[in-house]
Amino acid sequence: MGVKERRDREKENLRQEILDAASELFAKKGYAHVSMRKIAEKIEYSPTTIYLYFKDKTDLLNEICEETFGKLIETVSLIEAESKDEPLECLEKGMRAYIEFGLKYPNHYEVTLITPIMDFLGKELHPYEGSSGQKAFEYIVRQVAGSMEKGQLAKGDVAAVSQTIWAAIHGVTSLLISHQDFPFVDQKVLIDKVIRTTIKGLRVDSLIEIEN
Amino acid sequence: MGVKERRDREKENLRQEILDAASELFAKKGYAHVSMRKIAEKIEYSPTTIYLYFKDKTDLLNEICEETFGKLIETVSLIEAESKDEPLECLEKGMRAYIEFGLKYPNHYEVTLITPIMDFLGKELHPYEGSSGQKAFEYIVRQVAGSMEKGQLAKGDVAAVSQTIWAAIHGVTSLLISHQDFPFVDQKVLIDKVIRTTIKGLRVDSLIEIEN
DNA sequence: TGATTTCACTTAACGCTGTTAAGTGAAAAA
DNA sequence: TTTTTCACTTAACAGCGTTAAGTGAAATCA
Repeated sequence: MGVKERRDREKENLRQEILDAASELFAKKGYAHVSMRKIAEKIEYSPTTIYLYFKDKTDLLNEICEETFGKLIETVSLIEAESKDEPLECLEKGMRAYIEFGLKYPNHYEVTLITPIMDFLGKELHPYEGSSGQKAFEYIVRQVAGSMEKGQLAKGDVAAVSQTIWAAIHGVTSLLISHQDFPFVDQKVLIDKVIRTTIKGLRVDSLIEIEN
Repeated sequence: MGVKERRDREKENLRQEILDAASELFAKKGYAHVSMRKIAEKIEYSPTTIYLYFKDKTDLLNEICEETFGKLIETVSLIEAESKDEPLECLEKGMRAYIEFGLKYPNHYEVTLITPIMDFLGKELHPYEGSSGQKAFEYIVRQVAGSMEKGQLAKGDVAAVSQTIWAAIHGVTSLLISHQDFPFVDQKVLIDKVIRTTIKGLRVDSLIEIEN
């Protein structure tokens, strides 16, 4: 009765083959320029076969992006493990890791974090609950809360502060990805400036606190 | 010999009619969901007529967005006129105006500032030189330079600081537009936090200065 | 006035796209 | 050996942006 097992294995293999082919094309050309037919051609199956494994194109893309975003989670988890009890340090390193991740996988970043709304209007967009995106954001929340407790960041609304940080790193990342023609200052300089400015802006520096 | 004049006028009218129809559909449905055929249907002409007035779909969209972005320029120009010699105040108000503009015209903002790269890969994307986008950015540069001169912002690379500010306001704007499902804190609170954090992060803190 | 030219606009078509319904044929089960 | 299962394919639909060729009324010229 090993037949079913073998068939399941074969199905899983093909599924992964589709995922890999799509991921490669997608990373190279960008979402808009990868058609279902081109993915099918690459794996040497008919286009409709893909629909036996994925509901539609956005479903396929979602799975690819979740897979890739897993790497970001791994990276920040590592940071957290290495610098336990240094939440502000974790925060800064995490911010840097996030931006570098975006620049390393610009197409994945684009689809999951830059574009998601209007192109998929009406469709239920990829659920936030349980997504890698959520885990990444929760990482920020955790470090912010920790930094406040240790008196390194000014106490306040943890959610608001976390979202402010997200806005900053998403801002610089998406700008660098989407506006490659713009005459940006040196990338490292800009990234550094954004991170430092944000943290300084949220920091409690005792002298100013006294003044207010 | 008023024939040519009348014909020119008629052409200009139709051109504007196309622009208006496209702008309305576009603001309502978003770029991806507005086809040339639907625009044509709205104005009761054949789809190909549009190509007699605009090179292609991106050209048409560009003109619409430039038109809309003109309003942002007007707004910040007004701010500048009212608060001359208060560059930091201009900067803050300008940041707020930028974000509010984005939220008011999310589809225009999306096309010109969120998506522009990958969908138009290969094509010469709308030129930055002379665009409303450039004028808006130059406004920031001007206020930053002024604020540094007046000793309100820490002296440094004007371009880097301006781009940092852009990253912050673009970050929060695009996040609010593209992730409407995300449980953001109150919009006004978040916008305020981003603006304050950024400015505080770039400010020269007088007490520390005095202390030294 | 009648013939000619101009030109704004349309028709038809190309080659794409995502997606679905119906059909096929080999392997597994009976 | 017959029947059933089911992974996969073929064919098609309805849409897309865009282009080449064609049409017909208005303006110009004779």
